[in-house]
Amino acid sequence: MTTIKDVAKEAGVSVGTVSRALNEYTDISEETKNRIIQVANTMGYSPNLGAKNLSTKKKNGISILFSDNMEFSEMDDERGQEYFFKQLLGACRFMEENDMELAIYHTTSKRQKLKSYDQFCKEHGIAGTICYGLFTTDRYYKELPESKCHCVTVDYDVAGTNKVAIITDDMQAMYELTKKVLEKGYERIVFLNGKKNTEVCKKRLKGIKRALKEYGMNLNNEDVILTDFKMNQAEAKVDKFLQENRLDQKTAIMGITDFVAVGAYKAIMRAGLRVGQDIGLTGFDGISASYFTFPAIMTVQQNPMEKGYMAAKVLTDIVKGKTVDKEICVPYTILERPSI
Amino acid sequence: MTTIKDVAKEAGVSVGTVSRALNEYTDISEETKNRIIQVANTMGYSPNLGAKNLSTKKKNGISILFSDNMEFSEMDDERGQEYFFKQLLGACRFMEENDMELAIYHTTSKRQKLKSYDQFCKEHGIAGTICYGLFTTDRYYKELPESKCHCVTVDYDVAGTNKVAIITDDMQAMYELTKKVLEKGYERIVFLNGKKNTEVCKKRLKGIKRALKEYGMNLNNEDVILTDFKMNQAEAKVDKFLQENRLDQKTAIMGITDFVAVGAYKAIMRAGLRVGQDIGLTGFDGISASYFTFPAIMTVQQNPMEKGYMAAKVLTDIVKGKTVDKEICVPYTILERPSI
DNA sequence: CTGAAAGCGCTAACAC
DNA sequence: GTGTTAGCGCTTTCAG
Repeated sequence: MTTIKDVAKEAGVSVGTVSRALNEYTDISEETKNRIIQVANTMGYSPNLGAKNLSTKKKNGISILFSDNMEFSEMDDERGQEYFFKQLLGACRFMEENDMELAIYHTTSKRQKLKSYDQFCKEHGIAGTICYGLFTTDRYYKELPESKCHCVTVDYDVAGTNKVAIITDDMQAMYELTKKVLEKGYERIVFLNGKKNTEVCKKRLKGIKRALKEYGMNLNNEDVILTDFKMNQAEAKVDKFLQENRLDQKTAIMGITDFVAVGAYKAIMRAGLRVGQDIGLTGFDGISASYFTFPAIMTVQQNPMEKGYMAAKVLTDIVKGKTVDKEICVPYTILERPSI
Repeated sequence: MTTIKDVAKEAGVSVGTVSRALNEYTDISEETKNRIIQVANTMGYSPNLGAKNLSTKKKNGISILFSDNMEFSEMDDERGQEYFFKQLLGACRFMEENDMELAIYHTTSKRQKLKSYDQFCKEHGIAGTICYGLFTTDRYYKELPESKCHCVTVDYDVAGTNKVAIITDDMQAMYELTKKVLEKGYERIVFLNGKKNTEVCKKRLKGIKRALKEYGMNLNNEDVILTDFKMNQAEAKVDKFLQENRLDQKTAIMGITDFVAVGAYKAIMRAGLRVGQDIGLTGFDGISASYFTFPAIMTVQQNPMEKGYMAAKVLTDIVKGKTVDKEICVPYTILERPSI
């Protein structure tokens, strides 16, 4: 309840002076400044952020806006909530290290209908957002390119000025992963794809094909199986695959995501086969699911924590007026594990 | 950028009238009210929350404050980030359904040293928080009982007025789970405990013992194994257990958490045994890890989503001045799965 | 029922 | 260097 007025009275100065002392102004004597800071601290003063924003009219705050329609069951999600949460933590860490505040808000497609992206930002005094989980059909997704409010997205592109995307080089990552698989002598690759025309699927498929080509190999059409990113679909399709195919050649199943790979894991186990011995298996994402199986599944660690960190960093840069690249690739790591 | 003044001008009324029209006042004619709302909508007006707070002096906002020191590696965590995130989503859902805003903030032990809990709430105009992940050594944890700012915690108790805890009846849940295990004819129970003196461990242990007693059985001292809640420790201890023990009796390993159970799963697999056939296995929490193994692990679904939902509901009730129970149990579900 | 005006806590000119 | 004051956008008396 202590206001700037109270501090002023206690310190025997005017409110203006207190404001100057507390906001890194230079036109104030070191002495009074220190004294005021001292007084403010002992009184437990902290500024009312709302009033501050009102007065400055400058929006400084950055925040995370995440969309989630909560209609999904867990396994319908592409990689689960852990991946997202790590991004959150990464962003939090950056803000923490730089002594800034970060507010996180949730939105849904439904709620977006009530209020525009710009309205939302204005209401909350937000200078920029990290957007996560927006659907391409979402109002905010469509408004983003035109908005004056800065925005950094993770894992997908958005057009418009001051809009930056943090991504992984999917093609390259999948290429490297596939090469490591082929080095182990695998003769046949089965790719559990997501959806046919999704951007990320195309890129990862391209990576696989490139690696195979280098080894003078090909990906059979019937060895590209769609799963819609769903664990249970992957499981069912691999069940079927294992019933219909004899593993004459040394075979590896490569999942478009870790979840899909776990689905395959279950099917392989049910068939009484040994992962890593009778058949190889890889995933993509590096979420913990890939570690919970026995043996653990070889995968690409996407580093969502680092993605969140970078997103926060880039966003603060933009807000400060720096120019940054339109697309920023975060490094990945290939986790070599006994499933191959 | 539209302000209340703009709307007033456009509608040909005073700002006061606009304010009344937009805030469910009764002393205003239906007609002008509707007209103003109409104008506000077409102008895309939305109020500046900061100014609103300043003016009313009433704190209405509720928010989630989550602490995480980010020093942990994933597997050191008790149940992973998914559990927490689901709580978040539950709270978001409640707020959404009731058309209220929810801001989420992150804190750390370090950051808490800079600013008291009350200061934080005041700064952000927060009437109440849902606190999650606070360490018992944290400043905020210690300040909570004395604070005037309402607070609901999840999964642990806090003293003080207007402090409510949302919990699971651990004893009862573990009792029921154990009974279901014993019904299947298991003759020996091995309990992978967490830490000796943790409250939750005591409760769950009690539940097991009660069930065993009903069946005229006992828990051998050497069959209570500490894991510190860590998957890798559980794995190592079960490795050792399986080397040293012959499974003459039909044995089930019960984990204090799903993570611990997954550790056991890996050890069992490594030993070449079949989960659910050669040895039984259960977990606790109901996180997806319990579903990723083959076969899936029987467990207690704690319903973190519902916990978050309840937390938000209870908190808004408290803020509105309603009296609520000091402790609220959220129902759990036993997931019967082939690991038993 | 509606308008006018004070004031919430703070910053940023503008004086001195 | 420091005090004074207008004003940020909004709500809420108080008149009328």
